[in-house]
Amino acid sequence: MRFMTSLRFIDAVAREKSIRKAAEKLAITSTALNRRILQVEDEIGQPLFERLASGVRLNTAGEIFVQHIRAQQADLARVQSQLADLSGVRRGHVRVTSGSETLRHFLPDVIARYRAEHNAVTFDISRQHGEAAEAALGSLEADLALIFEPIRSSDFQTIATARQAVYCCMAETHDLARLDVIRLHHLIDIPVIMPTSQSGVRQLLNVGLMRREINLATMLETDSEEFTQNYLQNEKVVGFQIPIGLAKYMAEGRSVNGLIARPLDTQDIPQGTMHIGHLRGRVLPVAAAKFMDLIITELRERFPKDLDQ
Amino acid sequence: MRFMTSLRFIDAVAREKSIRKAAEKLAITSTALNRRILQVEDEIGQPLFERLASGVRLNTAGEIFVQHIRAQQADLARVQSQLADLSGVRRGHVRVTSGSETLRHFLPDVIARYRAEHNAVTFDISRQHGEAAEAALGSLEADLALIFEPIRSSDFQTIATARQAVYCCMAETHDLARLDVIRLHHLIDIPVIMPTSQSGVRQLLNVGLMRREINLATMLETDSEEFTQNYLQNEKVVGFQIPIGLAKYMAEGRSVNGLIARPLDTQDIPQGTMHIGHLRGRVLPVAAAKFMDLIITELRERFPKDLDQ
DNA sequence: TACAGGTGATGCATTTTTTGCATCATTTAT
DNA sequence: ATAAATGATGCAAAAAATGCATCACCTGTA
Repeated sequence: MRFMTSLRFIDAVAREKSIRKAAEKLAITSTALNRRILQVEDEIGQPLFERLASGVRLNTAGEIFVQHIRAQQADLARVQSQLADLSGVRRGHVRVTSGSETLRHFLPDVIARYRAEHNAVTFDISRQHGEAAEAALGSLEADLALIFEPIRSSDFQTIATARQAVYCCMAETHDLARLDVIRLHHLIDIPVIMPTSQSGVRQLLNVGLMRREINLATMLETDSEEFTQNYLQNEKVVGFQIPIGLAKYMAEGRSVNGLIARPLDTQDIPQGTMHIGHLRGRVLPVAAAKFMDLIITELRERFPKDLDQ
Repeated sequence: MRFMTSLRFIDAVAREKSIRKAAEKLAITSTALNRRILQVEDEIGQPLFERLASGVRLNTAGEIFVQHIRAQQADLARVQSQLADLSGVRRGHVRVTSGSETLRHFLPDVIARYRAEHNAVTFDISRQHGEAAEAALGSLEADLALIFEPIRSSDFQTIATARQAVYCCMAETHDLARLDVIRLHHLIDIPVIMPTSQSGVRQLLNVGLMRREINLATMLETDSEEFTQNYLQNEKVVGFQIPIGLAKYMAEGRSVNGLIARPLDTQDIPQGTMHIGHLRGRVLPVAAAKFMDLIITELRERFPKDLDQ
């Protein structure tokens, strides 16, 4: 896209905070890049960057303008996706940001299902917790976000929500596996793996633990779902997860790979909410919009009672 | 804006439906223009225009792309306006489309008031009836619209509305000037000047005339407010107008330039609604947004009881 | 305090891109 | 049939973008 070159370059400089560094990444000389920027600044009628000894930094005008550039790029992507759709094949690129919960089972399943029909669509999955995920939508680095629990920004437009209870996850040979529903006091003195404090699950747990004034025997704290799930197979400890993070049918009580999941009583730990949405006011590219539809379809199949649209 | 050149050119060709004609307007040769278009089509990966013997026409892809171009241009204008605002002076260009009602007194007043504070802002006023005005917003040819009566498109985002009764307008020496409120039957056999059928006032009148099965003695039909107002001073005929179309204080019964206005009884002719708004989803340039604020302020001053926001 | 290593800006020659002219192949209206 | 449109294309000229060498400047370090 020839007509995007100057804008793309400015975006690159803004990210690198240095003309020379950006020039290197863009495979041109710093002079050429420098002059493109001077030219645009001239056309705009005011500088976009502050010149520092250590490089450059966006000034207020630059912030506004770069935001415009990114909006412009996002809209162009949408248009291209729409045009590709016209000519039969659906092409496109979908950028999803999500907490760790969905990365192990849910998103892989949905993407596989999507690509089975549209294999010309590519994906970009970034793992970020709530606040960072919302920021990624805001700076147009992501199209969709799946966020468990609090939504901070009013710029987030929720398209669907799914209520999710917190489950305990453990080896099927664990003593607690005999219970259908687990109360918090059952966990006293039982070693547990806790999610890190940025995670929505941890925040829900904290609420209940505070209220009941219970301290768990945290043997380990991690933000890695993978580590947790693997570890549970080796030692009789308890991990926490929400249904969307469990293998299919595990939330119904089935054992998968020697692991089993039991819900925590909602009297102890409130249910949380998984939000699926995008930046308010954006019109998503066809591919992203259709992918979101499929996410919702999948959610409806898995959690028919807990989905709101 | 060098980086907009190709896009601007495509927009021009789309409007002119001819490369050669557009080239002439753009003051370049048709070859240069032709090649720019071929180049963009090449980059996009598909043609945007159908080539006809009589010129060119947008195909479906072109329609989508040109819509993107216009959105892009509008957003750039917004950004420029915002940047100008940063540097102290408010610059910008505001494009208003409106029915004829507001053109004689209201808009001139508001614009004068606005330019008294921001004389670097320029205006573009186009006179169009409802449907065409909404289309102008849709194609991003206008930023704001003032539309009296029906709103057809759901893409129109109403920011404020003002209820407006229909008034009879006449020389102060006219017999009917003695009445405070005029009933439809008073108008029987009295020569009147009717607005044309596209106008909202006419549509309101039609409703009442149908219901009461009254035919007026239409001596002339015109869409020119100017003609009507001037003619009323020459002959004892009655014209119709809404308060926003009257000179200041005329709606309160004062005589201005030998003319006087009397409301039609709302039992006979329903009140209409003046809608002020813009295209749904658009973020207006600073200048346009502030101008709309001023319109609403002015409306609040003139019609404190009939304004809704 | 001097200096090395970094930054963005600028003059000039070179390369690349864009433009304009002349012309072609088609289609439409007369 | 013919005249007058249309968009496409080869080729040379004009314009713009690029790269090199270098300048002026700032910052952290010896």
